[in-house]
Amino acid sequence: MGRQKVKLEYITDDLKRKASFRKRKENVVKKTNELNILCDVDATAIIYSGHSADSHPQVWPDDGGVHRFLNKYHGRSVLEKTLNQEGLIQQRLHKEREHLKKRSNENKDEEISQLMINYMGGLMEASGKEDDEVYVPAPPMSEEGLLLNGGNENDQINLHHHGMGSRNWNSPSSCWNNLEDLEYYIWALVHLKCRKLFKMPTSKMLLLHPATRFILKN
Amino acid sequence: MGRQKVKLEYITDDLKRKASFRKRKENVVKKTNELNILCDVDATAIIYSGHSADSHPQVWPDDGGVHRFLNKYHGRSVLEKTLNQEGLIQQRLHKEREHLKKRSNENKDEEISQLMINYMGGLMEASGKEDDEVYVPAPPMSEEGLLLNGGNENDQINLHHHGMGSRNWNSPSSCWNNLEDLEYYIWALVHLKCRKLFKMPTSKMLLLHPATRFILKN
DNA sequence: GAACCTATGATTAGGCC
DNA sequence: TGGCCTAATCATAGGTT
Repeated sequence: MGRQKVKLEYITDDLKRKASFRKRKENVVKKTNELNILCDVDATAIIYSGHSADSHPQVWPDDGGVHRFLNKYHGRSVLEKTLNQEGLIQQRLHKEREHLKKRSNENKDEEISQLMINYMGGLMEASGKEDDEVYVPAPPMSEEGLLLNGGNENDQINLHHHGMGSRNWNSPSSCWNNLEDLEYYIWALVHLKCRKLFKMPTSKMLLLHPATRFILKN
Repeated sequence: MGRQKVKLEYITDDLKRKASFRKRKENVVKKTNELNILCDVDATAIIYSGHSADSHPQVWPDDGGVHRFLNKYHGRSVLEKTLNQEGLIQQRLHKEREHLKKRSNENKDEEISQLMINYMGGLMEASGKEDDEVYVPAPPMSEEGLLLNGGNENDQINLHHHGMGSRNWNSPSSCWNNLEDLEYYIWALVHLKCRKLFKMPTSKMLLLHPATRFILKN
């Protein structure tokens, strides 16, 4: 699609790949948006990029982990096989499981379902929105929010929000303006939590939703 | 993009819209897949369609609900405004909140976080996979899974899975083969749960992930 | 990197079956 | 509905700035 036809395979040239990514990403979003409008469906594109393999790959269980992780996206379950062979994950998982169960039993852990309740409460307490633009504020740094990505200083959430105006980011109320963005946020938390339990590196994350302009970047 | 240029607005003609949808959906998926391969990122297209407005619109708080719901996707927060005006949602939300809190207190409600633990356990107990194909089994019909969409007989989950071979669908173990699909499934549950709390109609749902071939259809 | 340019390949609207 | 066709529009690889 251009001066030359390109084969459908990984672009090894760093500059070319990044350039291509920028152009194509923009268009996937555009097309997704067109689907939304033309056909009145809810279509969303979620694109992860920048798995931090360039600078300092955060890997587990070893420095080859990032590579195996990437392989997984191409349809091979190298990672799982390796992990099963090593038998390491069972140990880790058991440990995590016990930890979580303990917290559950101590009744300190309603976690996601409680988050949902809180945020949906916030959603409905929101007021005074413009008519034709729905911005989604960053989630407040609740105790749970910090907890989910707190253990590792390389795992901090950075929230980028556009055109937010002056809102109170630390209040759980007046936060969510529609159902979908709440869902996406919860999904993001689940994502981070899963990664943490698996000791996976957390990649840069773009949540692209044409209706909301909500970018959660990690 | 064709014989005529079309304006970026809802296609009212039913046949034209559906034809356009078919073609464009296919291409969004294709483009998403190209991004995955060419640029080595994890890109996913999630497309909802068929909000059952044609046959019997399940709406809340009234028959105009579907329309307001759709408006929301076009950038207007008509739904929220209406709901705030009517003050109905606060009542419903309060009720739901109390209900959920009660269940939490009764310690019957670890819900999603417990689901995560169970399923991640299942993930790691999976064994004997082929090398270059990762299929994602349907989730077992756990109590929680049924609970999340049980209240309404029009809200049943139908799971379509391809090339699964003979696996035990009713066992929570040997179920999830990779982190992402687990996330998507949980996200789907969250989605359904949110919708139920909001009394939203549940639309047909396609989870499109080129690396996994996992289709959760509702 | 980003913003622009252009030749060329890819998509798609409107047909038809 | 779903496939095939073709003219018209759009996307983008490879440049340049």
